[in-house]
Amino acid sequence: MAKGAARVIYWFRTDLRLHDSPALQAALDLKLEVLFPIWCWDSHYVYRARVGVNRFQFLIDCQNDLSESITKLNNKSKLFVMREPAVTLLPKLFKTWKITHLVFEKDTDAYARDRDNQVMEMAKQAGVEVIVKSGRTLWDSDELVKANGGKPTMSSTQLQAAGAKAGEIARPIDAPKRIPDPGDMDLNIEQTKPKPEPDFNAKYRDSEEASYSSGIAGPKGDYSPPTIEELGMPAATTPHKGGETVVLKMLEEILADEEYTGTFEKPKTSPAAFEPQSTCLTSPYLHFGALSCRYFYHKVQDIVDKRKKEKQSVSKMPESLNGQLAFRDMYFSAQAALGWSFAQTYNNSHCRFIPWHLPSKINTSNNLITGSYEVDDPEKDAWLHRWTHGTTGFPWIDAIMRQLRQEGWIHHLARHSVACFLTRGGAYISWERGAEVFEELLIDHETACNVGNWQWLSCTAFYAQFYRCYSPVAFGKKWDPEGRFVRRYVPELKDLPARYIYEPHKAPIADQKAAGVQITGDGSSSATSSSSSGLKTYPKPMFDFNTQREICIQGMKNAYRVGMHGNDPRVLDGSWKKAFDDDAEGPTEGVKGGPGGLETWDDVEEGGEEDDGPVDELKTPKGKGKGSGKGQASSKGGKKGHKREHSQSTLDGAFEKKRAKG
DNA sequence: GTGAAGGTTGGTACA
DNA sequence: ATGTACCAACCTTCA
Repeated sequence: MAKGAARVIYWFRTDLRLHDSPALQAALDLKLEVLFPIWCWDSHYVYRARVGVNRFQFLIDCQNDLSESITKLNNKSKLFVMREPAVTLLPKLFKTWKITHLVFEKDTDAYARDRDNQVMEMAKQAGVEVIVKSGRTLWDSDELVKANGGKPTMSSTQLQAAGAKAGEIARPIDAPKRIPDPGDMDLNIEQTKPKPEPDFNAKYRDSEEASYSSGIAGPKGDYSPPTIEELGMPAATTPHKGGETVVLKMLEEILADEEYTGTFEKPKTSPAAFEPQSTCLTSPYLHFGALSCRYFYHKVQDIVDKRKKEKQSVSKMPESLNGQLAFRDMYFSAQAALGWSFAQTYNNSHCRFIPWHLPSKINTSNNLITGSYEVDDPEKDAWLHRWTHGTTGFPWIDAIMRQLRQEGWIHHLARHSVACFLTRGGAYISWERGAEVFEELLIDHETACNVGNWQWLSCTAFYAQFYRCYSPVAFGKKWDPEGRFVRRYVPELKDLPARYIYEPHKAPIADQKAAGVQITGDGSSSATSSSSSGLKTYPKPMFDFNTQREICIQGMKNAYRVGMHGNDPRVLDGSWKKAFDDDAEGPTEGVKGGPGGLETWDDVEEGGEEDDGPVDELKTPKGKGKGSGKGQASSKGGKKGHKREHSQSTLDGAFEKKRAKG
């Protein structure tokens, strides 16, 4: 080996691919002595992020696939999966492996930024040069923010304008033809085990989690990707399989159909289609970086350009395939600008404040949501549970939620349906509750996109037409009048006549009997269990939709009129209640509340583990706008039954009018 | 400043 | 079957 040659760690994260990786290319462009391709098993992922079994399995698929691809290029190398978080492991590796360079792809997620900043500081101290390249989005998200005047991109217009300023989308880079040898992998360093608290993933496990218990090299001592058993989880149920080679083959088939690719219009694809679905299902691969979005973009654009030249029809942004990628970039750069606050209402300058039911608890020492919530009304908590488990009594909603739980992927419009239903168009429950459930169950969960879409659908940011409301009956009917989708995912209804399939409680008893199902109860007993009559059961609707829809629209109108955002001083300190009529929807009763949407607040409520912040092995991020939350304990109100004086009022007029009218 | 048009993908009634 | 007007009314963008 040449003297002075580089000893490089390539740190794989959400870029589990060889094709079109600017960061990997930068590493290979160095005058290399050794290249260590590694993955650090982050405790954030194991414990703090909500990762259900299907996404874990998809990640493991991607790791195995990449590892095999690396080995094909060099049989001494692979993806070395190391059982320790990066922030404790990397400094040790810098020394032991005599590392000169650390290379990785840029990640603008709030958590990843904190982690990477810490790693970069440690690298600096160790004299290790760090190379970071953007490759996760079409444009560098920070560049888009700059081009947008330092502000988050909140509309597709802003995104397009910022994108035009930021310049051309980089052309894809070929996969490497060779990978250098790794160095000596016989490690003699002590493993630092992260603390498992808080452990949001505990409830998804059926046996003990053992991610760190077999040492850094894992149970076989060979740094191979973990198995789902090692994570203490039951077998995955998703039919979708991760991996770069899988998605490149999928994509080849999609692109071979130039008409589909060139004329794709998202709103015209059916949310009720299954086997096969109506869209290309590339999102989970984009999330893990098994597919490069820029590669995807240019492959599509080449076809679009070709069709244009041949005077064939093409679809345009934002409905087109590349329009979907543009939305992804919009959400990423909105998140890049707002940081931690992007993923919550509290302290978020761009998220409208609405007094939803089941609001997030707030840690006022860092202004972040804790991951738990307040039950302002037990009935709403029961609704949330029924929504989460697909037992709302609305077959369209339940079919979608069951497909989500089983397969980890649902169509975009299906997401619209259930998100609208949970928030502004049905249960009036905080979008943050829904986002948490999606985070657990989606294999394509991407914080920026998930949070952005929940804000969109709940009309708290990005979108405001709350009077456009999805019906859990009509919307399904429009796409699937026969109810094939419902019959597939809610099998207890599979023999019901089509005219009752979206509203089974309206079926006469004779029809229910003939279909072998009884519409009864609240879904608390297992939906597929037999009732005493020997029939299967399916629950009655958990509320009257039209009534709830009216309540929600009134609530939204009211909240819009009040016009607060998440960083409003009144939201921060709990005095937001003064601005709402006691009869307004949500936990609004009384004069004083807690921070965020909390109805009540005890100063000691947020003690304990969760005060460590969202990143257990990192320093707690400093919140902005501090000082507003403290000192409220003495004035905590939540006095039930208090009726406001008329001073608060601009709303009252509107309310009276509506009441008189209605 | 103002008003009109547009906004990734609603529902319903009626021609 | 498909297209259109209307529902009641939000925000951003742009002339």
